[in-house]
Amino acid sequence: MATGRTHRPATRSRGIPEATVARLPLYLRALTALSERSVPTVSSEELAAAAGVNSAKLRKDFSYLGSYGTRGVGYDVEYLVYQISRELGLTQDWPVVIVGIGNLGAALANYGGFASRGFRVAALIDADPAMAGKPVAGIAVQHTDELEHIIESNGVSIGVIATPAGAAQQVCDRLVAAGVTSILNFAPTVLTVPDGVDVRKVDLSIELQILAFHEQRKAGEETPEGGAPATSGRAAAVAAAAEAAAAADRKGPDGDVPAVMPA
Amino acid sequence: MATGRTHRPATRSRGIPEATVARLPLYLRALTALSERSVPTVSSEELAAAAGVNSAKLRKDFSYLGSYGTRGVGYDVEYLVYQISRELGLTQDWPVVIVGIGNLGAALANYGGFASRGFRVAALIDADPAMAGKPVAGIAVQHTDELEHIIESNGVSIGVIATPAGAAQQVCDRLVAAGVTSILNFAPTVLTVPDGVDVRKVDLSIELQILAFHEQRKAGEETPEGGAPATSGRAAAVAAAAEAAAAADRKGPDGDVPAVMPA
DNA sequence: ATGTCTTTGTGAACGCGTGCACAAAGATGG
DNA sequence: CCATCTTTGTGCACGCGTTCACAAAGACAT
Repeated sequence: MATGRTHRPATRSRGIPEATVARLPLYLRALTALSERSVPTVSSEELAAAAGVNSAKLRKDFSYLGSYGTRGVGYDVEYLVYQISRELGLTQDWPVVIVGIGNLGAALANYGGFASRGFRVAALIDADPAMAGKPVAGIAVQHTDELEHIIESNGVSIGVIATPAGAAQQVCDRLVAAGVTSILNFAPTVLTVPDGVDVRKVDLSIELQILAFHEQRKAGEETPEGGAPATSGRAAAVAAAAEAAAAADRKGPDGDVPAVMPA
Repeated sequence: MATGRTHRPATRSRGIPEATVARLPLYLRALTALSERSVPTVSSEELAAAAGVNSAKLRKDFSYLGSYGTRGVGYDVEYLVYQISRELGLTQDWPVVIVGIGNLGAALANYGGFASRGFRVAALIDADPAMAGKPVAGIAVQHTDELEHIIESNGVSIGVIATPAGAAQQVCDRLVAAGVTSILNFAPTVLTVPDGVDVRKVDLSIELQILAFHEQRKAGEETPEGGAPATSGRAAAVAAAAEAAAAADRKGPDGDVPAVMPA
């Protein structure tokens, strides 16, 4: 997962463990898909399968929210969608600013999943004066000078940083000073923030390196002496995969696009 | 962090805990920055600060790799860079394919951090026939029909999925069947893969929802009765932040750009 | 050579998260 | 109203990851 929380040791927020909070959006997505298919109830077993988790874990997760299920029947889909949405704070609108409108920033701005989940792009901010006024995803880019003004007048509490690494900390400091208390960081840097501010980072490079580690391990496992790796292991994987691929008919839950509008 | 591993319970890969593996890229980045500044050695304390972790944790992490430090002195930067690179499998080149060249796919293709870390974009693949042949980031986009051929002839073992959610599982199945054993998934779907295949997901929507949860909690904490939240809490945060911002002079480690070339 | 001072490497304790397995709850049918 | 069957909610145990705290190792000065 390209995610990684930063500071803030635990989160007994109200007894809800951090690990559970991280899974709630997953459940919500699966439930939304069921809701769209007008499915009235689901068992923990079914929902767990859809979300790709253990059913016992799911039940325990829900138990932190309260007893919303009916024994012998399962969970009411609509009710659960509401409860989770409320718990995650998605019943209100969250204005978000994106700083750094490069390729990634623009891609994020175009992300359709924002509005559908209660997030609204309040502003796009870039340091390049040439970008100012240019429309991206239907919103005019504003210059960094306006940052504080934008944050304060819109009551923005969530900021997305998509700048180069060199500018990230500075942007972060300005966001925080202006009142932002949650930051999603796409820049490959460790951000330092005061207590009370949450930072989550998304780092492509780190994700790839973790995959490379496991990939190397797999290759080395079945090729004892050093030779051309990633070949002997491959044949076996392909065989196992062919069968799995053939059995894969289930279609994607919803028509959602990834973190960005694909062509 | 916007990351999340999927199956594969533990990873005693060779005794190296999964949590440690996930931090190695972080250390590597900090070390690379030190190396560029020609710093010969670092103490665990200094390096830990740069990587944003606890120094005891860092030492324990390194202890899994072997005893590469010198008591009373610290760690040799160059040597450590080499050891971590080797452990992560970055001494070899990893060809990568990106499937789904929409806004995000294109942004990823433009990501400069690929090559610098041992990853090479072997091909860009999209289902839209109109995209075929069109150059993105200097590479001609190829049609999905070529997928199996590309994977096999280039020996690709890592695939990046940036398609809409509806197409993700199908693309995943084809990648796996063709020999890919590591997948980085940007589509908002749970992917089902056979054993032996690693999946990591990056999900903007989930990250934002997690932030929203904490944001809501912060707002509710200091505003007992329901009213206009996220306002009283803000003032305190701003005050605390101003001081922190003023004390922030350290410049970004390297000139790396985020998951994409910014304008 | 010896003593001091710094910094590593790790034993041990603790806490969180996971998964098993089962009792309790409630629906459903007779 | 009772029996049966399904599915939830959770007590418990286990394992991983984190952190503390300190002994051992080595550099460095005298």
